[in-house]
Amino acid sequence: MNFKEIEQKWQKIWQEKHIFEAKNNDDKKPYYILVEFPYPSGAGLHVGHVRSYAAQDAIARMKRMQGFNVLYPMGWDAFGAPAEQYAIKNHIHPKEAVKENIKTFKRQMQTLGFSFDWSREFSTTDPDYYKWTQWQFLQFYKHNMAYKATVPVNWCPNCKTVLSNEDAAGGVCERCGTSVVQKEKSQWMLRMSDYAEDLLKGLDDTNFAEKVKLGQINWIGKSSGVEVDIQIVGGGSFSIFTTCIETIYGITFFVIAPDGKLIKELMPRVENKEEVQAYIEETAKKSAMDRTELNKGKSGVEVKGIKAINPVNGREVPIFLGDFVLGDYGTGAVMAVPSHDQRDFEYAKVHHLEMIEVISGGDTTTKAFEKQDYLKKDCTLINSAEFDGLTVEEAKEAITKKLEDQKIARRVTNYKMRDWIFSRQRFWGEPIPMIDCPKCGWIPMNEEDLPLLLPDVAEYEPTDNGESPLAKITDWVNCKCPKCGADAKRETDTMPNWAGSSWYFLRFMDPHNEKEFASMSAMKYWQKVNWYNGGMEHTARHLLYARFWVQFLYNIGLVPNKEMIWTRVSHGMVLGSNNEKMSKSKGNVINPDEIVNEYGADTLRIYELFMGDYEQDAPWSTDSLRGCKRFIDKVIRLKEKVIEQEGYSQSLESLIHKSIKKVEMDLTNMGYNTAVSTLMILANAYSEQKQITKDDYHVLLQLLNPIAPHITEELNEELGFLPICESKWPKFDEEKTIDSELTIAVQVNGKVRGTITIAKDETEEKVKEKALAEENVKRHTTGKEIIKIIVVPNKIVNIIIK
RNA sequence: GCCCAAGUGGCGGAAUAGGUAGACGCACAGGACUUAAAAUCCUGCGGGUGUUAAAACCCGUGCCGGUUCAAGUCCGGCCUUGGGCACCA
Repeated sequence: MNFKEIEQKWQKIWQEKHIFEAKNNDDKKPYYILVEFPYPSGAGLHVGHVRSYAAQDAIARMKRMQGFNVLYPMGWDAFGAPAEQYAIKNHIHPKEAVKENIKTFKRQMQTLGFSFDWSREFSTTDPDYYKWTQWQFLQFYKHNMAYKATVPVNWCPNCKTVLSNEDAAGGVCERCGTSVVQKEKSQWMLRMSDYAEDLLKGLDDTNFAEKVKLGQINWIGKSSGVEVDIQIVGGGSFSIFTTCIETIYGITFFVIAPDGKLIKELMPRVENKEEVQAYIEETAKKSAMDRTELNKGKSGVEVKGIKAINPVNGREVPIFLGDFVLGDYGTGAVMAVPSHDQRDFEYAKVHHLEMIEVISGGDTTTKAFEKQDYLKKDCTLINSAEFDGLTVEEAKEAITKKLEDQKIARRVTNYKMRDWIFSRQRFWGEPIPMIDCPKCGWIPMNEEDLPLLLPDVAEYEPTDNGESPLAKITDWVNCKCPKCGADAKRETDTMPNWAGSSWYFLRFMDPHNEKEFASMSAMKYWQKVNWYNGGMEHTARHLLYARFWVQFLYNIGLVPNKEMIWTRVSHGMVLGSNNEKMSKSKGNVINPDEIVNEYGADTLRIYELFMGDYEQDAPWSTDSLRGCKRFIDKVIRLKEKVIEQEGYSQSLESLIHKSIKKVEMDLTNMGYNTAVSTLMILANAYSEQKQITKDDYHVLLQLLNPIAPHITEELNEELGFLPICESKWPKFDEEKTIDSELTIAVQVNGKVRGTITIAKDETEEKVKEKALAEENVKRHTTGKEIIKIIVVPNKIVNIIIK
């Protein structure tokens, strides 16, 4: 059998018959299966892609046979830096490189026989698509969800370019190694932090895997605490935010952010202005990375001449500047209780500051606080005036209440999640459709003028001042104000890569719509993505952005559900055979083309699902892959045993029904590896038979089809059956999956001493009788006193002796 | 530092609700077929004691303890390895 011919033959048949094209508003029940659409890099398809596509394909094919109208689409997330870099180097338009890469990816996917609905294919870089991304940005703007703000960006003075946090890891430019500096830039922002609570609550309306939900929750970073007003000696005040109000009597100093507003306000009263100013400037130079990784030494200076008053006991304490306090979180100022907070403790040690213990019991002494577990224990307060003796939980409430009554504190919830910085100083992204008019200010483009196309030029060198390469294309930049008609300039920043992928799953529901990004009726038909699969690396940010985008669209009445994704799961990586991440430099990359060429698409698909737990990483093994090839060969050989007879062989019937049940369940629960092993067991049972019936063989082919679609269709056709892709999924009879006779273990004092064969649901008396009669059990029980016999029906017997 | 996940044979991994640990596959070894090789088929394959061969027995799911008639699975305390977040008050 020539697998190449077979694979091509069936791929062609599927295409010609439009088998996998989903129809909107079909009477069948809709089922939407989604895999993250890939970034079509120059490296081509990775075997890791194959694993998840094969997994989702198996579900898609089974669901179709089960009578669902399955939507399993594919497209391209093709904006991004690599294509731009490539274009700069080779002086071609990035869209040319992208076109080539998409061609390769698509060809590779097609040779693997995935049942994608290619009639719905699009790329985020298609003007027909990004027109709607731009349109949606305008809706954000019109609903006051988009605004301009000055934000520091990572800037490489050597490459003269803005870097992403990833490219600036460790505080140096990834490409040239130069130290990255912070540069202020005016950027478009989306008010995502307004949605923090909704994004948290919305998780209840999803069926995301628990670890995925946790990723979302951590990223949002909700923390509840108290904001307290602090008076400054000699007038003035500021606020601090704390989650440990019960330690307030232990304040020995305050720390404020060097990049915050407060220090600027205090500056006139500061005695050591020069020292303070120097520290502020020093901090400004440090990138985010420096502040966290390279500078854990708790730097800072005292703000001399200003003291603050602890509101609960009137103590006057000093104020310090410290860059561990962030200007844009909480109030940009904290109370410092070095005896019960690790950072405060470290800071106090460095700057030789006083410590007052206010919690006792458990491990709360100054040395032991580092475990920070006093909250869990039965600790009580000391040195806290009338609150002494209360537990931590009681004190939290009592102190908050008191300060609230005095109107100097409020209960506050803070989130780590910030607004979304939506500008990128890049060429290869969706242009932001905003116009800067000298008279009117920022004016949105008219919706009917969209899409705002990227210009067709071939030079994209970055500018010297961190502007997007678009800024140099004056023909493109210069325009008229849509409001007053005056000469104006376009926004030259583009949208981040995350934009196009935040709503693509909606477009798949109605990909050719010219009037709307997707019609309400199409979205109401499909409802939600039933099953979304992607990498763990995207479960935090991409998913959060996409959910935010959808919730916004829902709030303005453009999508039918607040959450448009029901189940989200993530797959493990395919590692190199040396158990390391595949990379060119390590020389452990497996090219799917070569595997398909040598072993066939079906073999690769079976292997990638069989290789291990789908959610765990698994190393590549060509030996194991060959084992899967042998399995296919075995299935092919079984055809010689087929006789002209209908129905299942009696000796196989029970196993067949069990196998249908098991495969169906495994494919529904991501148990792909055990689904394959179930089919191997079934095939092994067949090969022990002298002959098998046509139906025996047919059902094996049907069950294997979602995983290995080509060879099973071919063998099935030779048998004269309807194509499997147009057939019904086999049904199992629950009755027939139940054995009438069982072998169960007999234990003596918890140790297995033998097995007995019993009838299903045999009476306890009879089971006991059989158990005690078993030879080896007798050896262990004769002459001993039997205390009791535990019989777990149809499972096990345990005889307890003395 | 915090959060999450995972530790089971030579290897990848099974074990649905606490009930015969090691399914299935790989690798390896022995045998059959063959002039030979490949392919295929058969047998063995956690460690040990034991036996002509069996039988039988002991130990064994990262470590220490606990709950239970019974623990890979539940509880407490550790150790190690991955992954995510990271001075978020």
